[in-house]
Amino acid sequence: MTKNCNFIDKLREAGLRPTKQRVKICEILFNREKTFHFTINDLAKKISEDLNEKISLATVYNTVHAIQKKGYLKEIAINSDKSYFDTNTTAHHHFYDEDTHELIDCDQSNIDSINVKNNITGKKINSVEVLIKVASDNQNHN
Amino acid sequence: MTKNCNFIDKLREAGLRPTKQRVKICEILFNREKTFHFTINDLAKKISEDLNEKISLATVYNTVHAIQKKGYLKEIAINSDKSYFDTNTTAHHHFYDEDTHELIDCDQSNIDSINVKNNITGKKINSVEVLIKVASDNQNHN
DNA sequence: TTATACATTATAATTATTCTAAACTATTGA
DNA sequence: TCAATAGTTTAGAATAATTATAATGTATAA
Repeated sequence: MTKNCNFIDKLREAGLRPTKQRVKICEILFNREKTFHFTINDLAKKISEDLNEKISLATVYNTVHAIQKKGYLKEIAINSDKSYFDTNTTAHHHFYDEDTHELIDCDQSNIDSINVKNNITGKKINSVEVLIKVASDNQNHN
Repeated sequence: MTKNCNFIDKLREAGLRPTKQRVKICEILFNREKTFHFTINDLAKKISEDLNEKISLATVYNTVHAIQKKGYLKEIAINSDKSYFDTNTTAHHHFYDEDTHELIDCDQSNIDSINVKNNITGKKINSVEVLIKVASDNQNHN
């Protein structure tokens, strides 16, 4: 889902009815220069800051999952306690800052292409992603 | 924590009192040939199968976290809905079978060493891990 | 426009995990 | 050996993230 576009049409193309809640959420997610890494809670907070009318938490969940299923959002696993989503759906890796709990994109070009020599037999590879955990030099981390 | 050893001494060395619950959990986790990938729930189920007396769920959490803090278990992020732990604490990668939700070790030698060309300034890299998501060839996965 | 299928909502339910406070046990040292 | 104490276990309550429910509302097709 590209930025600065008509989300009513984009949603319809994706087979999702363009309700005002969905349009608003798309504007928040995709009308931006940089990739947005967020938890549902981050997004819900942003909605209530930006918006006069409120969107129910259930709708935020429903909408994010609907958009994700259509392939316009990617879920990323870092911790086990929260779901992170990423508006950048292209193949790319991540830095995870253990000090700030922030997720930062790591471009494909920053890491040479990864070759899995032996795959599990009978299975196909859906994705290969690298997570680089970083922390401040002067702190202790496990 | 090596296998086929006296866990009473091992626990004591790690600064953990060797209670019978901890010893039993160590036996289940470390008296095995192959790496064990598990969620707390998997482990709790295994305990209640193997054991006459039961161990409280809180104790399973406490013990796993205590052992993990001492560096004998590694936590792995895949989904956001559950915590997976790994008895293999050496640097290595993983396959994640999206059909069975199973985690499989991927040896370092199966992937050429990964060079992060540009790191975040002022941060040091704590770990670089690859997660390869696989699924049956004849099924749809996003 | 109206029927219908899909969405939204508040709230309840669920699940994984952590907290609490009382009962218990390993260890220390007299 | 035996109490003191510091650390541990436990059941059950509390919390947090997420999902289900069922009633109300809305977009769309006929």
